[in-house]
Amino acid sequence: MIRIFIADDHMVVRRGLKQILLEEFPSAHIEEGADAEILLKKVMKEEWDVIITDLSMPGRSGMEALQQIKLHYPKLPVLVLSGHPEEQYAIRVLKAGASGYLNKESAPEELVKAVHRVLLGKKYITPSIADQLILGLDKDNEKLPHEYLSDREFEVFKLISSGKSVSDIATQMSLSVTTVSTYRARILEKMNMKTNAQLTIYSIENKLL
Amino acid sequence: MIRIFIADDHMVVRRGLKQILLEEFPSAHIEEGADAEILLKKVMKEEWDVIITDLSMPGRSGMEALQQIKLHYPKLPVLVLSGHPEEQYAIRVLKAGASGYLNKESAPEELVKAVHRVLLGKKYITPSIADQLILGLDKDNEKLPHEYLSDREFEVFKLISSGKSVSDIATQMSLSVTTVSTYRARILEKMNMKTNAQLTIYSIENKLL
DNA sequence: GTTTAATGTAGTATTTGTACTACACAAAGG
DNA sequence: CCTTTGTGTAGTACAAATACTACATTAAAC
Repeated sequence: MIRIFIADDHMVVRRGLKQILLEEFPSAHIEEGADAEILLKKVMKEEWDVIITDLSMPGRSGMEALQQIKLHYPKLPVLVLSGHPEEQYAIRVLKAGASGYLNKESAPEELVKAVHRVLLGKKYITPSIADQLILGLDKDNEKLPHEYLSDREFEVFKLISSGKSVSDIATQMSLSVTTVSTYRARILEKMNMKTNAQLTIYSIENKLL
Repeated sequence: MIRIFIADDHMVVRRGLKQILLEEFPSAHIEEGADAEILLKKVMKEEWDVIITDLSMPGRSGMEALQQIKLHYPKLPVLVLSGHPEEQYAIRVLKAGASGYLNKESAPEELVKAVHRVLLGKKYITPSIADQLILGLDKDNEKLPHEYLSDREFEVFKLISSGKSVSDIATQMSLSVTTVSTYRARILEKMNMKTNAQLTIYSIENKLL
């Protein structure tokens, strides 16, 4: 009998997952919890074959939970489910030891396939994530994106993130507006982003702001 | 036989909702769609007893869909489901004609109760939202800055916060760029801010993003 | 029940920002 | 050594955004 634990703060999501899984594994024993706390407690106390967890949950995040689990039970497979289509986190999650990274939009079959693979002790990687992995192979991705910026770029990055206008920055740094704009373009390119807002959000998330 | 239409971009959520509803209304006819487009098409073409829709969906937002529906079928009850725990949007959504505002975290029983009430042509208001409504009644009870924004302003506010460009917003809302820019100016004025980045930061802090 | 303030909308003129291109110089790689 | 590659810098031509102004329509206040 397969024992699956589901952690997600949204009731409906838990229901949906359970439903999808039960259709494929009618005899599975499935339990659920609403946050990372419960997840960790359950993992410590009982034995499971697969953990399926959301990334964004109240309190301790899914990422932290994942790290905890991997620390104590490196062989317990964890499938991470994310609400955001962005595969930004995917690589980090996988590096942290997750057996797969899935999106909530993805088809149920995808989930089922992932669980099957994971039960065999294998990893489940979607094609789009595989692409990213290959792209990032030779780069050492210990580094955060902003760590690749040059000195000048980083300065401009901080100022733009905090909402300064390009012309203000130009004045402040005694540069031409176009120069600052060029830096901005290089920053966005290097960080693989498109808007200033993304920079702001990034800065907040990484406690740079 | 009850006819329910579910609109949500996350497959798992649709599954969960369907499951919960079928347990209570085994004979219900339930269909689903992944975005506002499909929702609107379905509403136009067929008859439904209840619509359950998410707020944040790709493309046209749930809010817009709600307004469209209410314009053409004022009596068709729409239950709005939101991923954000904060009831920030609740009041706006209800004002726009929704019959209820639910959170994805809420218990299935809550959803079921809501559907029951809504089928009777009544509104479903959770206690916490009721509180907010009462608070809003007498004067400006410590309202948050963004609550002073008008509907249009609020829409633009969200889009700007998330990093959309003024011209993109104009296209999306079928308005002139200058109009959107005017809204932006009014938003900044009302919220006593100066830059888009501040709006982004505010949105993150207040869990609107 | 009229005056006033708020809301939804846009045009014109101007300011601000960007893409593209360019170049010098330093560092790195072969 | 030479030759890429990365960095710091800016001009020109074009695109995007804004300030200001304006007006019709509601909603609110008196």
